[in-house]
Amino acid sequence: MTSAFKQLREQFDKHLEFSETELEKILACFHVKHLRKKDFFLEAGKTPRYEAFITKGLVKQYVLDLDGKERTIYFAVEDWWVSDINAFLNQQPATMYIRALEDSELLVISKSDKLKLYKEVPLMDRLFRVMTQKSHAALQERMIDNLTKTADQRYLDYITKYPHIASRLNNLQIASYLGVSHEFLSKIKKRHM
Amino acid sequence: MTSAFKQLREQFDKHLEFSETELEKILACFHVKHLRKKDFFLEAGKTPRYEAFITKGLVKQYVLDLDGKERTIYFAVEDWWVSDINAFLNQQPATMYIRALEDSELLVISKSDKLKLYKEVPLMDRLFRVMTQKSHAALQERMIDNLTKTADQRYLDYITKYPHIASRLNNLQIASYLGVSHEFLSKIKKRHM
DNA sequence: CGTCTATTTGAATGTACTCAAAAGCGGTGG
DNA sequence: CCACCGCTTTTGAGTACATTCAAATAGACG
Repeated sequence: MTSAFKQLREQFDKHLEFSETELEKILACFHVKHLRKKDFFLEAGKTPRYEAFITKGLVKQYVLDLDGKERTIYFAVEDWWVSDINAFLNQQPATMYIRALEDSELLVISKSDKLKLYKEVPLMDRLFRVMTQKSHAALQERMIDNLTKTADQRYLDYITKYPHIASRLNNLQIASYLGVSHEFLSKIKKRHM
Repeated sequence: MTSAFKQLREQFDKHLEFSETELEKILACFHVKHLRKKDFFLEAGKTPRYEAFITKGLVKQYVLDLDGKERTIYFAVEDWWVSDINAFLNQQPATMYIRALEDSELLVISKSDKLKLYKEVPLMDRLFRVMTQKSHAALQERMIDNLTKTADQRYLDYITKYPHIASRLNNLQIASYLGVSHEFLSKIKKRHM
């Protein structure tokens, strides 16, 4: 088994105890996809064929605002999942972009294979219930931060909470995540040196 | 069966096909709770004992920012679920408030009863996986709106998308949802008359 | 009717933005 | 090796949007 699949397997083991046959059946539905820096995993308007687990690299999930500027929803690194959940679920055109900021390696699964797993492996429902609950909780926290904190605090919190991600990003990327202009971010950083 | 339980049952039927015995087992874990206008269902700092399905009324889920001002996460009406998902899941002190804006009726379930159901009714995992996926998608949409739209548009979108909720709210409430001062909301409304 | 709450309006303020320009930094090719 | 190019970061000036504060008006409820 390649290192990528081992990583995914460990992710599953972290949540639930699957039998060997179940795990094999699950892993068989994933396949490796490589992205070069700047490659798109998903573009707005296209219907997403896959949902992905990241085994290497860094990708950014973002939308475009009315002025055409990128607003980052989040950065995902090793062991994170990415997808336009709505578009993938309903097999509709995506509203967002997913793009590699570094050369990356993903394990992807199609909608039909996922449905097959839900049918054939009962514990899948529980696995994805638990994982979805966690990402829902994380998203809610992000939204609350946006609602209650100043840009300065969001900046400090982000580099404290995700130093391993922040260090791989430049100001342009971080600014688009925090929802401020990169010029303003530069001034924020100066205030906290 | 009271109307409240019938409503919850219909909610379940909308998602999945449960057997009669399963439904009975599930419904038996819920009980009715009434809230008067201004009553709290949950307060920050307290560990939530229940998660709730709303059968009547209108509740607001919100947090306090650093200045002590209320920032609304969302308003929930009939057929919506409310809880501080993180706090309920991990049985930790809540970070948010849930409060009735109208006299309301809820069906509540405790964490232990929910765990019991996950153990005894296999389809529960699927039910809550599907429901959590949907609310996750809705939350993501809300966040994208906040990131990409101006206050004017968010206002117009909200009253268009949720006219049945907006009409039950005053400006103070809507402003706290949109993330603007109520004075400014008043000026927004004037612009669009 | 009177009181309390909600809404509107205006003036002054502040926060973050845009635009423009300069400085820094890294990589590439001559 | 260094000169140049593209990209990032910093800085400043002027501006726009939204806020705060204060006061007047309107509405709702007992």
